Amino acid sequence: MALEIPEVVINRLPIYARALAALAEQGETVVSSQALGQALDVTPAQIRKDLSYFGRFGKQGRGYNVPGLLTRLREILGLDRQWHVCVVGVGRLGQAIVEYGGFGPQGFQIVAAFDADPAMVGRRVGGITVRAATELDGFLHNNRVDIGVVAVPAAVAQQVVDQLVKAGIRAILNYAPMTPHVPRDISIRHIDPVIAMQSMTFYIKLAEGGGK
Amino acid sequence: MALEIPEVVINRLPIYARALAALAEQGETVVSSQALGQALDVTPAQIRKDLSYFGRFGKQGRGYNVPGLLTRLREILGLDRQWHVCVVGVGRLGQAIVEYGGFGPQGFQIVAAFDADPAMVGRRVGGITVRAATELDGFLHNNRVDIGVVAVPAAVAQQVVDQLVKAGIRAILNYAPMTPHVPRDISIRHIDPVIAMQSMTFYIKLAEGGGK
DNA sequence: TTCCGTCTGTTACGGATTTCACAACCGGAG
DNA sequence: CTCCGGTTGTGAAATCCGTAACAGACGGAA
Repeated sequence: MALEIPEVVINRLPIYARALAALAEQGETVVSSQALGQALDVTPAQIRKDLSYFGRFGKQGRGYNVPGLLTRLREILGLDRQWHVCVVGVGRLGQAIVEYGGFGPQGFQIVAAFDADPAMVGRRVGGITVRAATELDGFLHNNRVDIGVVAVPAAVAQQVVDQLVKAGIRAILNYAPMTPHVPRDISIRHIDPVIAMQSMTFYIKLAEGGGK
Repeated sequence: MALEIPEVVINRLPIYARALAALAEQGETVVSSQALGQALDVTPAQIRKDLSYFGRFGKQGRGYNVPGLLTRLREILGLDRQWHVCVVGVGRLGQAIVEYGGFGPQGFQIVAAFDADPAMVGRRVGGITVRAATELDGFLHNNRVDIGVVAVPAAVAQQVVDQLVKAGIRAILNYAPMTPHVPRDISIRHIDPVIAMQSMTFYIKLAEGGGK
């Protein structure tokens, strides 16, 4: 019904999909919003409401068909396709990303990696050959790349992001410790363990005695 | 004033602090909420409102004193202290975490790493010696550890989290691709690049033509 | 067939968060 | 000393989001 689906809802769908995949793995064929909510620490009402943005997937009195709902969620999110990812920056962090085996099985194929360091160019990392940063533009124009992963120092991250955006990339996963500026129609997500820790310390401190 | 500060506000403070640190680095001594908002893509009103939960830090007509506000934010968040972190799971991901140089300079000191694999135990990674998983409980009881980083397979993550919580840890940074259950008074943050990508694909697909 | 327990989809409500708008304030110029 | 452009802090309004509650539907039991 609604063409305006809140972003918070979209962000929860992959979590639901992952939980459903785990249930399917265990051979479960049916799950209620209550059971799913219990596993994920969200209220059943929230799950039902979120799903209702996209259609009616459940059966009253029964619950949801696990493989069926999983398939629909994967369609909605586009997880039934293969996505092409490139990694910019093949330092320690970039290498870990390229070598990480968790993307491929989920349909995210790393098709290229770039680095500005000449000593890095030409080396094979995780099965692909590192290209020169100067080849980035050309590569993006000659190959479909859906998502750019930014793993460069903060000082050059904005420049890399601009380059990716100008080349037509629509989604960016940013590992650099800064907040790059992107046009409104580009998706960006930030992976920043330090920032995550820095918000938790507030609560540790609070629990330790509130006082300063 | 308020003893009930929204969590979203707390989560934004480290971002503000980081931006202020960058400004201080450049020698800026004063910044307005407008200028800061422009750099971070948030509204000036939001910044002012967020800061107002903690006091009055600005001067009308001038803005905020950069080093002064930075110091206050770091106090509020507890970033003026040294925090002790342990890493559980020293596979590829855990190794990358232990070797990552970004935690130390921000006051997060990795004091121990644990792994269940006997082949891993005793090896030195990033300057520390990997301990056996069986030593985890003992270590946590004999040493102050503030934050636990979980980098184990999803199948055993809940078990590790439970162990950390039982030993008195108050904050967890979870890299495992699942959602562990924790008591309400424990902070937990999730680092999951796959989930992040999976919400962006929805928008890529949307932009590609809306239709399925 | 009818009844009953269960569970969805949805609407209405309430709370939380963001944005708006403006009075109060600051410091410098004249 | 007074005026003025610029900026904060903040209550009020608007928006967004989550929760509650219930009508309607389903499947099995009798």
